[in-house]
Amino acid sequence: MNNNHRPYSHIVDRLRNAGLRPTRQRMALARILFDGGQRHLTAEQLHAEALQDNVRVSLATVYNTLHQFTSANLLREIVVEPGRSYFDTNTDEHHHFFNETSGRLEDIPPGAIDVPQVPEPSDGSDVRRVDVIVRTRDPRQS
Amino acid sequence: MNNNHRPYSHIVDRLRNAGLRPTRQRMALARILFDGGQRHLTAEQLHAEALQDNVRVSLATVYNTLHQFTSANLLREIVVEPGRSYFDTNTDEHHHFFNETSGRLEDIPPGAIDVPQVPEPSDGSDVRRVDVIVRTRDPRQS
DNA sequence: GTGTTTGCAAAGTGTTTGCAATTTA
DNA sequence: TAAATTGCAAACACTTTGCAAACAC
Repeated sequence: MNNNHRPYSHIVDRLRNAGLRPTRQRMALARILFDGGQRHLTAEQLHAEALQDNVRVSLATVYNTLHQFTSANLLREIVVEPGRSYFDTNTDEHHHFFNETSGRLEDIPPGAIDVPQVPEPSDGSDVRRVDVIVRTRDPRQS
Repeated sequence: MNNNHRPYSHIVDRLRNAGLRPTRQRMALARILFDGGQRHLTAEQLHAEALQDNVRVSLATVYNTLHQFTSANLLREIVVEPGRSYFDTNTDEHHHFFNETSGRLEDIPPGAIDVPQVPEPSDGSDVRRVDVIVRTRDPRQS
């Protein structure tokens, strides 16, 4: 499916509102991230998709862009494995399944989980957010 | 405090039960991990403590040992930040505060949190465990 | 003695950085 | 044209690996 025919003014606006110039690279990455529904991507995956779409972007720019988007609250960073970050296009409060066999991260539908009531930290720090990760594995084949 | 005067037969037993030879390095690391109450350590931190105790161990051996202990269910690996693993000496089901300012990981006292009821994964995989991480930050100084 | 474990150094992975060249407004 | 952004390559932090030497039983 080729999406390169729309004006994408909504994406331009979104970037502008975040104080980011709508450059070719940022536009392309934003399209991939935000114009296809819910996504959970690593930097490498996003880079690969951009190249497939014939958008020339460097990996370094992908990383920079992901962090800029995260700071601007367009993305949320999720850590489930050492040495790899996922970026989630859903910035609302919600939780995740992480399938350790496939490495796939999925949203838990809102309302499908009892969001825990958490106690106050004893060290005086402020709660920023609560992450619930349900770790799963494919059944053994044996 | 110097603990090097006890026989540590309980630690020897623990290693033997896990099918691990009680070598000098493993004994020293096990003492640090298990003889001082609840701990949340990174490989680097454990390595540094061992060196402070005048135990010569290489970082590679610390990593190997942490993974062997984790496989043997003597430790549990916790991922809260990209590029860094914590190992928790408490292998019971429990949850964590993670202070993003200090990088300190703390147990949430059992009973202090409403453990969430989670839905079934839609992909047929089996739930292995549920991690709840309460991310906190020190209040701003401004 | 034999098999296990260790330590070193090298390699690996994902991520970040410095800086000149390019692009945007 | 002034400031922001990009791409490259080098640097980074953490972790894993290969293999000879040292150790446990």
